[in-house]
Amino acid sequence: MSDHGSPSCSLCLFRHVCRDASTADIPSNAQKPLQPAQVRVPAGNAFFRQGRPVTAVFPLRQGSAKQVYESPLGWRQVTGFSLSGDILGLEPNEAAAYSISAVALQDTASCVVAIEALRAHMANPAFRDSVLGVMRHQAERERILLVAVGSMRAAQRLAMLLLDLDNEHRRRGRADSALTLAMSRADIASLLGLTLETVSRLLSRFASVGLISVQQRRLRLIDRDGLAAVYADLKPIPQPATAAMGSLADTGPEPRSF
Amino acid sequence: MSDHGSPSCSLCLFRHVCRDASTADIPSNAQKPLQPAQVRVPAGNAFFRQGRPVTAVFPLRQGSAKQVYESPLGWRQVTGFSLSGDILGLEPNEAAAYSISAVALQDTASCVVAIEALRAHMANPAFRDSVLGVMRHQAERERILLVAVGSMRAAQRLAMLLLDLDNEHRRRGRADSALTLAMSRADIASLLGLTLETVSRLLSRFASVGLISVQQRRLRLIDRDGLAAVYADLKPIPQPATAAMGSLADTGPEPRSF
DNA sequence: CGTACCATTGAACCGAATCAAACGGGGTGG
DNA sequence: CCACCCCGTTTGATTCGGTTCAATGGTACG
Repeated sequence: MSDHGSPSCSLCLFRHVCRDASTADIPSNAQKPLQPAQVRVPAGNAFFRQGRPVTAVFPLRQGSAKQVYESPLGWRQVTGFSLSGDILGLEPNEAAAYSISAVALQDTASCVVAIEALRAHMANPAFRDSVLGVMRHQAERERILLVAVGSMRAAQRLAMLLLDLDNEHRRRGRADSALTLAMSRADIASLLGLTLETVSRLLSRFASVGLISVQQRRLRLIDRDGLAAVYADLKPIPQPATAAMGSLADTGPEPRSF
Repeated sequence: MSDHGSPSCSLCLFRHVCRDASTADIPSNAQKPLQPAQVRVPAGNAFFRQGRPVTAVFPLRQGSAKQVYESPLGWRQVTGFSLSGDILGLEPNEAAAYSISAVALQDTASCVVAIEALRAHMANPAFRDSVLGVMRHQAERERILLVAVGSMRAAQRLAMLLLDLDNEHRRRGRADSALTLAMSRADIASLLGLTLETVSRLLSRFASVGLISVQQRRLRLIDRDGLAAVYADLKPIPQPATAAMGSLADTGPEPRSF
């Protein structure tokens, strides 16, 4: 039932070991190809929940999801978003339980790869390396988020997210600058350690300065370099009331903290 | 040269596979015991630097260290502190390069376990599990930090750190409530996403309310439950000027964000 | 004894949170 | 088809926590 030509498969981590894979660069010790089951997870439902035993990983075929971490004291925070082609449930260090929950942001379809099958395929060195690489990349991302939340101002954090989302969007094919946010303002706020009002305000501000255009969840990046400048804190982003336009980057910012 | 009875060894991850280990519960497939070299790293110097190839891990014998992450844009942030008995340089997911730098907070002495030796011993299932467990624990810690920095107020974060430091201190033997901070206010501030002034002010405030006593880096926890209450945000901590004393916990706080 | 660094404390400012209200869009039921 | 409602979003006014700038104080070290 899995259409291997689908766009989400072309970037899938498992594409080389999946059923009837076109590429044949699998070493001699390759396992029998995966024949993943599939599931549909409606918007708002969880793929899996933090603390539950790891039973499978979920390559996202359509839709998107958020990762949510719930701390011992009950504080919840979104720790990341996943788009189609990403793998949900990959736990570093062979954890036996999911360290976070994954919740669908919209109606989604995903493959289901049993954890035993994954482990079996990990014997394949090339595949293993790519999986470990993905895990490392995720850890790196989380660390970048930590620094962002810990020592950057609100506008920077949001610019970072927008650029990141745009990158992922472009990595997945279409080169147009239009992207539709699957997540709510509250989700974005949680990820960035802000309030939803602040996120909304900043988006409006970005739009008013011509960096982007927003209408509800329809978003378009207009000035990527400008956003990058905001991210790097080169531009102080004019206040809504005072329209200070013209001077670009006056002060070398010198990273604070540490 | 390694005195196995030293206090820092008794909690060391490697104690069971280290030279002349007293406990003999090593399975049949055990490698030859470790005979780690040792190094001294003066205060302010690095054990290793982010991005450099992983050559060894460093079980801390004496002293303490901070982990520092430097983001692509040049923002630096302390991501954790390590005390004697901890292992520096354990990289999850078999990374080939250190993902952070480790810097000595004071003059330190540590073992040096070559990464090949570590890998060889990882064949021992029990040892392997304990190492992976430590890695998972570290990841968990970092996530807690992320949530703290992303959605808790300054006093909560600091209370969290103090309780954590105290826990580690007690796990290492002495039951007295006196601990000496090896890190500067700036380091603490960086870890918690604050400024050093705020950290200093909060410590004074904690002291004035009788939660702790501080004198420079000499610290003593007086009211652990009180600190825990601050951590859980049950108590709003009176402002320095207005001395509101008596009322404990009036509002159920309801975690924000998400 | 002097110097350098770290820590404390104060005053003013600013950014983001909070409280509150209005708006918009998408769905349902009349 | 339209009216209505619900939920997410936008926008405004105000408050407040934490930063920033600045000056003082303490401790260790040469």
